[in-house]
Amino acid sequence: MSKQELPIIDAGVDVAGAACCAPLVCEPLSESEAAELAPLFKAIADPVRLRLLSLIACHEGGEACVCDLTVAFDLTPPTISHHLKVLKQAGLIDSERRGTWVYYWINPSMLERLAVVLGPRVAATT
Amino acid sequence: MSKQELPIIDAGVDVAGAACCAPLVCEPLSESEAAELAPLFKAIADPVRLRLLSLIACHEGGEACVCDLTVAFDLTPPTISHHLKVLKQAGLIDSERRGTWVYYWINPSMLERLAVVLGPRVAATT
DNA sequence: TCCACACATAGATATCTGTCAAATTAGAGC
DNA sequence: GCTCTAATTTGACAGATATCTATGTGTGGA
Repeated sequence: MSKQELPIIDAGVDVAGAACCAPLVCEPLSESEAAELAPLFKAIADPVRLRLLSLIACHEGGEACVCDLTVAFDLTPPTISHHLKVLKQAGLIDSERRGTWVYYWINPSMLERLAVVLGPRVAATT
Repeated sequence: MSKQELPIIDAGVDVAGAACCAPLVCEPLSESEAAELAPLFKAIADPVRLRLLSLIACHEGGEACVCDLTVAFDLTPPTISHHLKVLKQAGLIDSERRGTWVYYWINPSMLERLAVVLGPRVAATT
């Protein structure tokens, strides 16, 4: 399951780590960058998966077992399982079996990567 | 076409404008928040639309006419038109006809909103 | 060994989505 | 008015996706 090593998209961030602007807005996304980012956005472009991601991230200890998640939805366990698989294949979450239960936790770097593409600066203008 | 006034999702940003963390990671997304965000992410969850957004944002003057965009893809005008419509209905871009041509520009606040949900802080840890 | 429980996979199905060709609308210039 | 060009709308269709039921796979306890 090493989905980790996607070539990080540089764009729009200088050496100091200070961002000039959202890469998306800085210079046109290449075809390959777009092809690589789209599946990530697609993975979170679903209300159930957005909530799953959020539930997992906010759960005590930064991880949650499937049973914790299933009860939060009006969906059957296989459906939840399906959505978790989609998130995992995108690299947004990871999992491990511990005894009877399977635990999931998020991969923050992937989330951050998406955030940076859209706009790396803090919402300071409010 | 007033798609503007979606109730901004507060979450995770204190009064000073400094963000404590990504709302998604701060506290569980409500069902309605998720239902509202998912279509936005869905709109950008396509390689063509990602590039369209980027091309528009980066184009001189911050706007581009459809003819500028169409030539950048191996797709027919109706297909480009379809994708632009999806982006516009999501509120991510707006448009105006000026003479023969139709110009599109992005709505930065919508992009920022998505960025904030995923992670409001700058990618400082690199 | 056997059963109960947690979760995943497989298969089926209805719906959504991306694409194109054809037809339509809207301006500009003659 | 007529015609050319720009862009959108419509209709059709193949492929993807979300969901369910039924079945399979691990794990722990009696």
